Amino acid sequence: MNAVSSRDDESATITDSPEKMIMIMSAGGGNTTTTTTEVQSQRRTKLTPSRFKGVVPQPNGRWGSQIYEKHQRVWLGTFNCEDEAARAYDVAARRYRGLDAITNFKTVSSSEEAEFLGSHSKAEIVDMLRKHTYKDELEQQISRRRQLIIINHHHHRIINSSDHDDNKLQTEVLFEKTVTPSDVGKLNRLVIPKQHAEKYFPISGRSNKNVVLMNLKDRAGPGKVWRFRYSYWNSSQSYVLTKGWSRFVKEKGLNAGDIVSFHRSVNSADKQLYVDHLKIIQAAAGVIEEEEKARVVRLFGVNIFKVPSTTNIISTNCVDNNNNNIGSKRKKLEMMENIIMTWDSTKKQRVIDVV
DNA sequence: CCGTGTGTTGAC
DNA sequence: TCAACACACGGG
Repeated sequence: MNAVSSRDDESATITDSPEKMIMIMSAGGGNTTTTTTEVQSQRRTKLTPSRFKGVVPQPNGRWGSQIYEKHQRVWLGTFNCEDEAARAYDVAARRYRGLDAITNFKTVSSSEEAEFLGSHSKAEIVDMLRKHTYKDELEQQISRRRQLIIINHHHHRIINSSDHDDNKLQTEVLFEKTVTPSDVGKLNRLVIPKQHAEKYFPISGRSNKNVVLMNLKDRAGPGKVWRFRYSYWNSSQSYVLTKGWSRFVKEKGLNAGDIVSFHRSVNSADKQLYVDHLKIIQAAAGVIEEEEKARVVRLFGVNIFKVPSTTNIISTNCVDNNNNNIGSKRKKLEMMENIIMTWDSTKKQRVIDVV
């Protein structure tokens, strides 16, 4: 009759398996005759094959998601909705087989999602899928990036604000660097990104002349001049500020993640150079305070609206075939917690991620 | 006890 | 590679 027939013998021999007993009991209540084919047909109602790739039905009406790699199945978790499971497979497929992998939905993953996938291991992605946190984490990354942009804009306003206020100091930003832990650590040096160093602080290419003394006016403090030893390290092939830098770090109280900026006077003929800095923690707090709740609410709103719409946890999208209700109460609670967590961790990671 | 997800088999 | 099927087993 079908491919299952070969297994009929087996299932017949196992007559007393508890599962079959249950099946017989439930069926026997209404029907007096309980044949093997009937048991099979009942099983078949429970296990409606999925129309989606990588999706398998579960006995309880939910849907499993799986992908194969190297002759081995990678389990991606179980889901209430068939399409939810299908999307999980899609994510895994793009991570395991590339962005152009065959998927269930055409949904062109955004460039941000592409980068997100690329920056996480397969195990991490699978973990997120199984825990149903993939969307959340993706949104978090995007949200964090937005925070960085906001801070940077704010930062530039701080730096440039005095340009408009007083005509005494007309400067332009040459470049800036978010200082690394080693920039503010015991090494007593600041690495100048090569591209900026060679563009704005060129050292004469000859071997013996790879050291120079730089005078930088303090753009924050009036009159103060910082003197740095600026050189090229052949060993690491990098441009660095050495002597004098640790004093700057100490006096300004720089921490990893803070921003150091280099400027040049616009009008004066001597093209005076300036150095400035920005404490990121304070700046971040300033953004929150300054823009008050409007900004916060809007960001919060992003999370609120985006998370539910893409996560079909709530009954809205997920009504179809299997009628099996869902413990949506608990899910909602989880989601609220997730949102709060998202916001919380955003606030903290913002600082960390600047590095 | 229930549901998950693994063991396994056989198609493609 | 992939999914159908059965059920061992681990968490609640």
